[in-house]
This record gives sequence, C-alpha cells and structure tokens, in this order.
Amino acid sequence: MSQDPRRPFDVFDGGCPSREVLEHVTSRWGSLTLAALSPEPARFGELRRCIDGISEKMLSQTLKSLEADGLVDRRVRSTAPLHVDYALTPSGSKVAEAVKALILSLYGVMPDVMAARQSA
Amino acid sequence: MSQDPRRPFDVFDGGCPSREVLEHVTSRWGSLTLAALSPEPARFGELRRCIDGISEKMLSQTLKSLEADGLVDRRVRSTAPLHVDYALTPSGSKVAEAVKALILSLYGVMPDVMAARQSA
DNA sequence: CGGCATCCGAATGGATACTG
DNA sequence: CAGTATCCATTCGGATGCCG
Repeated sequence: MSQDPRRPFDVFDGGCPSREVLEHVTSRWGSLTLAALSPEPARFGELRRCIDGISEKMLSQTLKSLEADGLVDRRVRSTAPLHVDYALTPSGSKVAEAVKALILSLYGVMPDVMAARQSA
Repeated sequence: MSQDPRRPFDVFDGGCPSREVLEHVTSRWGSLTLAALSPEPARFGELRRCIDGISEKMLSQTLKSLEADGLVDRRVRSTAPLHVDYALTPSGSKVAEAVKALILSLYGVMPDVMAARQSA
C-alpha cells in the first residue's frame, strides 16, 4: 500500500503531476479513447462511432487533454473535405498498451463480477 | 481499433456490462483504491490517509461499488472499537495488478508528458 | 473507529444548433 | 468532415452533524 517516498512520482500524492495524468487517462472516456487509437490512428468520426455513447463534445475534450499530455498526436491534412487523424505518440502507445491489458483483465474476471452482482 | 463481434464482452459497446465495470475501476478514486489495497488489505482510515484528497464519502462510495462488483471484500471484526478491513478478492487482485501496471507505465512516460506540457 | 444522512455549490457531460 | 458554442440536467464531491 505504501510508496517509496524517494520515487520521483507518486499518484497517491494529490499534488503529484502523475495524479493529473492518471485522471486524464482514467477519465470516463480517456481509457476508451486510448484503446480505440491502438493499434492504428483514427479519424474523429471513426472514433465517435467506435466509442459507443461518447458525445462530440466529450470526444473533443478528451482528445485535447490527451494531446496536451503528449499522449496523442493530431494530424491535419488540409484537403476538402477536411481530413484530421489522431495517432498515439510513443508515450501514448505505452500507456495504451497498459490500458488494453487492464481491459483484457476485466474481460477475464467479468464472469465472476456478474456472479457477484447477482448475489448482491 | 475494432473488436471481434464474437467476443463475449466489449467495452466499446455502451450496453455491455464490462463498460460499467471499467467505469467503476477507472472512476476518479477507483483505480487508486484498488492500487492502495494491493498487495495487502487495509482499514478504512488507512486508505483515507493513503489516498491523498479522497473524502470519507467518496471512499465509502468507491468501496461499495467495488464490493458490489466482487472486486473488494469487506471484513468486519466486531471488536470495540470497531475494526473493518478491506481486501482484494481474487478477481480484484487480477484487476489491481493491471491497474498498478498502468500506473507504472505512467511513471515511465511522465518525463515526456511534462516536456509536452511545457511546450503546450 | 467506521461509517451514514443531509445539504449545497461546483463540475461533468449530453443535446442541439451552428461554423469553416 | 471536424469541430465550436450554448444551454441545461445530472452527478460529483466536500462540509457538517450524528450514530453504533
């Protein structure tokens, strides 16, 4: 439970920058967006259709925060109609892998989770 | 980006139960709580002190949702003063490992994240 | 110690309409 | 297509007070 106080970053510390990044990554739509961008870049509309339930506003906001953290790269092609795609940066790729592993671990325990909910 | 439609669970589908569980696990305090309970059980007050910034109310609420999902087990010892500790279930343990891996991946990319924020 | 109940302001986030 | 702007409902989440 405890953390090495000499570790440069510590999510348990409310003032640590890593806490903010964790909150962006694990925000309601952040993890899904990262997972959706892995393994290949995607356009705004593709993401919107892929991530069921996300609104334009939230997708836009989520992409911006991930971009500000240097996890996502925004590429514009000034063609008509406008073509923009979003890709993971090297950092984003590493984090996205971990997010996908988390999702897979969830799939693994879902049968038990659903059983637990029944009895509750 | 796409998912196998025959996969029993799919977080990208808003109606899939796994989406709910993902939201619980990646809720503002969910991932920190799971990480704090790994590798050993902890009491309410310990968790509260460990997870900087969490309120009593939110810790209570977060523990309940994780308990309802069968990821956390609540053990009461009817001593005086009351002694309660929270432990990960086998399912919770698997998910917590993935959460910790995500946090570690975050620590790894933090230098780049902070550099990206500077230029932004 | 380990909670629950209530109140309330702040933030989240969806729907809709509009723009380049 | 890729967003932005506005409005508004819901939720989040802190403070306080109380209880076993």
